[in-house]
Amino acid sequence: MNILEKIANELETFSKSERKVAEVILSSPGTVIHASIAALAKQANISEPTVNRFCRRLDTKGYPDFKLHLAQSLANGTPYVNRHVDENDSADEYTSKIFESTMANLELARKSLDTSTINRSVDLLTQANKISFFGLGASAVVAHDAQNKFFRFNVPVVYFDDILMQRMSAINSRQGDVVVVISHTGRTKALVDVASLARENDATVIGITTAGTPLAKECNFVLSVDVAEDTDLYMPMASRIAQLTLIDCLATGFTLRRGTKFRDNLKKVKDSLRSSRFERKD
Amino acid sequence: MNILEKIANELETFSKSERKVAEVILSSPGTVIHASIAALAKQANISEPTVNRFCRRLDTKGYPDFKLHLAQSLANGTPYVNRHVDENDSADEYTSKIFESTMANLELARKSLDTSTINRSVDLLTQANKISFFGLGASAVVAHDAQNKFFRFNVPVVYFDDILMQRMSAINSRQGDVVVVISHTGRTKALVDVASLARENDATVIGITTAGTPLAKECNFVLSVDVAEDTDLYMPMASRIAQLTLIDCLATGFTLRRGTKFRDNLKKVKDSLRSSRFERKD
DNA sequence: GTAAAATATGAAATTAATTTTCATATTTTC
DNA sequence: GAAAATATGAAAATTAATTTCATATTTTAC
Repeated sequence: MNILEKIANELETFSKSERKVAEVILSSPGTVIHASIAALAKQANISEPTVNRFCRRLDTKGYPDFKLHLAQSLANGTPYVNRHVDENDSADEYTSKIFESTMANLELARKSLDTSTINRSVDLLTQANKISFFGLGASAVVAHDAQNKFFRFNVPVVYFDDILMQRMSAINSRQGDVVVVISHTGRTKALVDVASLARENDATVIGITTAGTPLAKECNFVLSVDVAEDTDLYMPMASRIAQLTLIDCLATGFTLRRGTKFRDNLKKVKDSLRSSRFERKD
Repeated sequence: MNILEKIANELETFSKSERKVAEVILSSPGTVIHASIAALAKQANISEPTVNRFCRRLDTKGYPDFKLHLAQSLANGTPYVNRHVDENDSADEYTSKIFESTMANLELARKSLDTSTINRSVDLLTQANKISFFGLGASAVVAHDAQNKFFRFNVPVVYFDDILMQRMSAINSRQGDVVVVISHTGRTKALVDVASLARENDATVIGITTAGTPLAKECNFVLSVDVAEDTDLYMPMASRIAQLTLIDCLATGFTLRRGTKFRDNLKKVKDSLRSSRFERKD
């Protein structure tokens, strides 16, 4: 594992002084790799041996070895950790933190995804008579996006963010229909009902939700996407980005399954939009 | 440039002894990063000062600094890159590629973002009498998401994905209103018109679009988000993810600007959703 | 071809950095 | 509240890296 993530993860297990070092390192890892143990100790207001012990605790041979690991973490393309936005952050700071957290969470989500379920879901979607995407709140946005993508495939696709429409649609579903229900928490009662109704009417229900939730239990298939909780500002952030990226995977799988001719058709859809645009000069 | 490549390139310009060091390093760089200057000198059959001079010649501060660069070169094997999906990719492969491309593009987007414009936009949004988000197609999804977020702030916010509603709304806008127009291409005629109408009616127009496009020219402020073109499957993918993350930044900036009390209020909004949910057992 | 100049190299000395040891302070447990 | 466990830092010891300077090698000029 990336040593930066490791530091972020184990932050609570550190002692008071070690945490001081950890915070200095997390706040500017790029500076630390060029600092001596004395400089780092001074910056963290602790002694040099403490820095050394900190390094060893992280399973490195000592300070120079630690710097090597740190340098590798930074080069890895993933110095991304879920850093929390702070009261007094400048636009620069919170922007960086948000982008980095999003990337860190995408990495997490990727690791947690079960690609065989993705594959199975793509199977079902390509064979569906009708595809419905249901979500509420932030997940309605994901459903909206999914409709936008699948609409291009020239398959019957609907999306509702209205709970009554969703219920009516679920009740009218039948064998061969695929209903995709999206909810990060998986605990929205109304949506769990919709999933249940759809299943009673023999539709295949795919949940994009967290594993083990009430919604997950109502679904035939569950695409679970793990992200760190979005607690910062009481708004769903990383979760919906991960869900959207999953939608991209489903849509991509769909087009690949349908073969080359089908993709020519996609190009036509895109070209048809051209007349609504200003020409590019380059 | 990668220091390993640099060594390989400059091999001819080195002196006899330096070349010996270079060859040892090139043949097993992974060992070298854990070796002392003495060990490396011995392995190359030359003296320690020669190793040191070799390091300096490569524009590093000395041997330890050189090792740092070397470690980074080695780690560099897996940066997130925009890998394209291939005809015969398995679910596992295209999932990885899509997630990695998305992360690579977020990194790109972050670098291209001008945080002072974000800051200015947050200013305008916090002072707006009314906020409107307009987009079409994939950008409608982004506008939808923005509404969802800003709605929680208890400010007058609207979102339209219907071009006629957008026009009407733009015509009815006035000084003090902020209109956010979202379009990756920045070339959708209808939206450029909307931006123009809003501006004629004294609204402040913020564009989330690519710099230099017709839409960008109609806006008072442009938040430009660079991503690699989504050419794979003729669908917007990375661009909308980057735009959504930008929305997160704006929303975060908004809440920070509004202060602590305001965030308590956000928590209440979130708590109010609780009764619509199944309780968590843990 | 050879002497002078320039360059390259390494041994030893110096300097700098890291690690260990050990005494003291702080926290936890009973 | 005392004893044990743990954490911390000052100073010493060790280790590693760098500089200095003498010597060797190569290049240049005639």
